[in-house]
Amino acid sequence: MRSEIESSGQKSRSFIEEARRAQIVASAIEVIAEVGFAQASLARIAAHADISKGVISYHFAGKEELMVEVVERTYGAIAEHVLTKMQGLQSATELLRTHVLSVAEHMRGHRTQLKALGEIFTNLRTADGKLRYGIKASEPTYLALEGIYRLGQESGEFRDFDVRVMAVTHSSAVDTMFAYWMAHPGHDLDAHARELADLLERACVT
Amino acid sequence: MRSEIESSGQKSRSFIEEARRAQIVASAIEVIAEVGFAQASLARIAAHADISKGVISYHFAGKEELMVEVVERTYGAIAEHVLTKMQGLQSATELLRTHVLSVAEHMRGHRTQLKALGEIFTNLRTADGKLRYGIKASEPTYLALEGIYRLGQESGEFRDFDVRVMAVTHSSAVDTMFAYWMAHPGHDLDAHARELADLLERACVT
Amino acid sequence: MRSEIESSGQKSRSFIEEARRAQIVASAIEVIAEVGFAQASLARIAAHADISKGVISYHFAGKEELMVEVVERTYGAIAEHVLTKMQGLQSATELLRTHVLSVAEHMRGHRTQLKALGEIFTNLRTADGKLRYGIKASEPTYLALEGIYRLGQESGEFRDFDVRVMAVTHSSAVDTMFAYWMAHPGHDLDAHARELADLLERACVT
Amino acid sequence: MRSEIESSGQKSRSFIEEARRAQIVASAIEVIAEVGFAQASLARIAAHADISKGVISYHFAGKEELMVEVVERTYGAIAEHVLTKMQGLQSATELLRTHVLSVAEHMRGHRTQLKALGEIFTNLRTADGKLRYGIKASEPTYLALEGIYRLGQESGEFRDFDVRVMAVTHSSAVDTMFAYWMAHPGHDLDAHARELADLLERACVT
DNA sequence: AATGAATGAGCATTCATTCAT
DNA sequence: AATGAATGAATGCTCATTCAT
Repeated sequence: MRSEIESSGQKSRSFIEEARRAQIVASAIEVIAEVGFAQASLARIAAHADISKGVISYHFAGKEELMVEVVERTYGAIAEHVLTKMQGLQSATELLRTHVLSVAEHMRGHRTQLKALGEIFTNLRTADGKLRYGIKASEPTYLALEGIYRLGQESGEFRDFDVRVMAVTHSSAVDTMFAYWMAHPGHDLDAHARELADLLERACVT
Repeated sequence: MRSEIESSGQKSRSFIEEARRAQIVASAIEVIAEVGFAQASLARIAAHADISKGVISYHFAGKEELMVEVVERTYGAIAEHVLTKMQGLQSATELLRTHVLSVAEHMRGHRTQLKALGEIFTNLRTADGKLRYGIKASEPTYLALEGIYRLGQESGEFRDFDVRVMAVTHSSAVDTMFAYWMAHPGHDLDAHARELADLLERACVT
Repeated sequence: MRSEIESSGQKSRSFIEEARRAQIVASAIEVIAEVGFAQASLARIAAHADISKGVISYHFAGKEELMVEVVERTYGAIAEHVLTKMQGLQSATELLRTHVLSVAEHMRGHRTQLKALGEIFTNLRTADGKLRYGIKASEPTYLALEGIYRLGQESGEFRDFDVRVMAVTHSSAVDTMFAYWMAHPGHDLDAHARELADLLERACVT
Repeated sequence: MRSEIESSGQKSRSFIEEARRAQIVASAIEVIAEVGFAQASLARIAAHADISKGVISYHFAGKEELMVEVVERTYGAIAEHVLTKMQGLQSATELLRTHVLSVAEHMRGHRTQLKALGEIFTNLRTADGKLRYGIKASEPTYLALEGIYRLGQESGEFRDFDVRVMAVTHSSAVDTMFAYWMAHPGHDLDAHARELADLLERACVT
């Protein structure tokens, strides 16, 4: 999804620098996932990583930069996984099912990361007090899903419906599947994903 | 939904006391909705209500008690509205559509309250660091929705599916409808609700 | 010089509030005078006053507000003293001598305050990094002194010279008299003031 | 003024070492002049010189040593210029005028250096919290100026007055001429210097 | 000779809570 | 019933200095 080269003006980082950043990001993810965004202070993140507070300040310009990096790494990973799975598929039905199932598949191995991602999405604010990633940050996802649904309508697979509502619902259903699974660890995530895929498919077909 | 009598061990409150609590709750709702949970300090809530910070501490045992009261009042109101609308309906299809439409109806007149409610749901934590209202707080809603879907299955209106997944998806779709409308004020909430009701109905019928 | 009423939008303060502010200002003056502006942290000022750090934050919006209050109180006091002494005088020579002598007189009883005032003048910066009170803050003083020198030129007491250079030199000579006396406590301040008055007068008369 | 040999216990430095020190000193001067002493962190000075922070620590025992070197180089330059100009002059009047005029002349080409010098003079403190260069650091200047004024008194050019007050006033007037010019870049520095020389001369002559 | 990395003390500020009045 | 005052812990951040490489 996102290559180092595309990214704006990044200085090349030394191996050690990169390792430290990765370590700090990992610690941040764990702490945020465990105690929530609001309690995830730099002090706590540093203590969890067994490093001094100053190290974080040394490697990141500020808390915001660290959080943004968490988002980029985490979100990049899921997007990469899902897009790979969807590559080459033709029918809208297949695409929609694959999206749901592959996201679930990714979730199984990345609970902590996705928990942290959600925390940051709903809490990180810019200096002017507005959410850094509000629901508007989901726009790319909505557009992608709309593409799938519109494709199905054009091919005749799907009935006529509001693709925006469908996309928003689809997206939230997937997110909530994750949240529900997090809260109920014994829950069968794959079964849930299959049920959800059925549900969405049935809602669309003529 | 919630009567004074049910509530645990509440001493009866004087009229003045009740008025003050209501005033403070109202101020809290407005502040939380405007600046978000994390920035909604007691100082800010007090200033918004044009009272001294101490008043809040006097009337509420702590910030948590205030937040809980916000939730109870706000959540009680929506539940009351929706249950009234659903009363007397028989078919699962009618119940499911009415749920979606009446929630949307209520949303239109209670943006601020529901915004605050959402903020508290996703942010308020108990002393031990866990979310006070996690997704588990939705259990009563899930059970109620499951009841509707199971009813539809038993009556033959609906096909066979996992009612829990359906309920979770339904619930999250409604919540996200609200969030999307908050972020896009020009969005047609009622149309969205009708589309969503169609979508859910189609997903269920045989 | 500065009455409470002139000042912009000051809420009336309670007696206790005023007393605390005065105590904190006094502590700030002592600490700044002793350790210099840069080392005069709020923590140090609070400790010196034997109060908690939070008290300062409670009574002052920030460090800057405290520093500004120190300046206003200290500068107001000296201006009041000097203006009182000069009131009613007619001749430029008398005015100029009285200015020098009365400032010195005030200095003798207000060493610490004036030391602190100087520290703040040369160190306090606004958020954008510029000196809050640079040499440009001396403009009112320069204008007042220019008035005296111009008066002398118009009355024929004084020769023709650049009144701005004269005012700047006069002002700095008075300031440095203070600094020199601070560094050499045994120095005879009054004798210095008389010599300086002579010096300035001689420089002006025809 | 100051030769390498006089300086206490300096090991001879390699050419590279000397070049690096000079580069760092130059960077320090520019940063201090631009942002003020308090904001002139080693990090900032290093970044301005496009070198790593560690380089400064490598070449200087600490921040203080760097600052002292800035002072010595800067102060040495002005002293050298002024002394050269005064060399050979006989009359006290000539000496006094030449001092004022040649300092002004030097100022015109060394704004940044002198700004930095002033910042360090008024801010640099030793470990025990006292100003490293207080007004007492001006003692050599005072002594030199006293020499001129005493010469004038002995030769009969000048009236009888307190040479110390005269020297202190002279010195501060020159310093403030610089500060005023820095704050008002359009100000005519040479005219100011001539006026000041006139002023001082008139204050002295019988 | 040079550096990137790390440290830990110190900074101003915010905040929920306590308490005497 | 209400408040202004005070507290002290916590937060993100800066900085001079140290050190292994």
